Amino acid sequence: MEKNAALPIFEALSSGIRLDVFRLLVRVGPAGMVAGELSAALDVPPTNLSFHLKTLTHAGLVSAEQEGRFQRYRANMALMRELIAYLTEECCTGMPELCGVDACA
Amino acid sequence: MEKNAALPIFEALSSGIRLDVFRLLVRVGPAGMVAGELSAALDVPPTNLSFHLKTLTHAGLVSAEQEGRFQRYRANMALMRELIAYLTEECCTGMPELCGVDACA
DNA sequence: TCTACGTTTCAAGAGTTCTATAAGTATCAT
DNA sequence: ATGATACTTATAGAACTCTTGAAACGTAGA
Repeated sequence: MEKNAALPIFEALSSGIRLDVFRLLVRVGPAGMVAGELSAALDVPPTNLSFHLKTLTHAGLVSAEQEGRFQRYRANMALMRELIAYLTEECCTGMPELCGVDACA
Repeated sequence: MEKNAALPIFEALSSGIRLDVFRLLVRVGPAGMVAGELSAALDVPPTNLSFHLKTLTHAGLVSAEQEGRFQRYRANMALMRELIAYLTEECCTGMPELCGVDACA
């Protein structure tokens, strides 16, 4: 991953609402959630949530799929994987043991 | 790591300058760099850099040590490790294999 | 003590992001 | 078609972040 790709991801995760959205979407897994469900679950007005979902989608952290008149959102695990790899490689000088990463333990 | 701890870290990394500072500090390792060196290396005015260093320090990503009239900054690897663990646990539902983390490969 | 140096703090301005209300688009049921 | 539902976009104001220049602070050396 390039710095130019990592930056918008950090920007996207640097809001409490967006971090909540993403964590929730990760937790529900591949089923994802529809915008209205997210709005109710997190108690964020739909119009505001839409704004933040756009940021998350733009960063690629979340994908949107139309489902009738609903809009289903899902967390993008692949990108999260890439981000973790970026932090491990780029930010740990390519030496995972330097950061004590024990993701495989 | 708690969400309340992760959020300021994402905020801190969501600026190009701060991400550059952090990556550079990681690269130079335990030696760290003094403010003036960082300013010259990244071509950021001292006063602006100081502003960003404060954000990074506040988030805990960087530590500052006085050295005569210099201020030496170092990357906080331990926190980066915690962040990676947070992303792996919290954001990958505690199932690293779900994210395909291969930091140990 | 005086001056120079490295860095931070302060204050002001421009630019961005956030939130809310209102209006718009698309889908479904009748 | 009509009306209701689900969601997004537009717009505007408040709040925040960023950048800069000037001033202040602390340390070091003459």
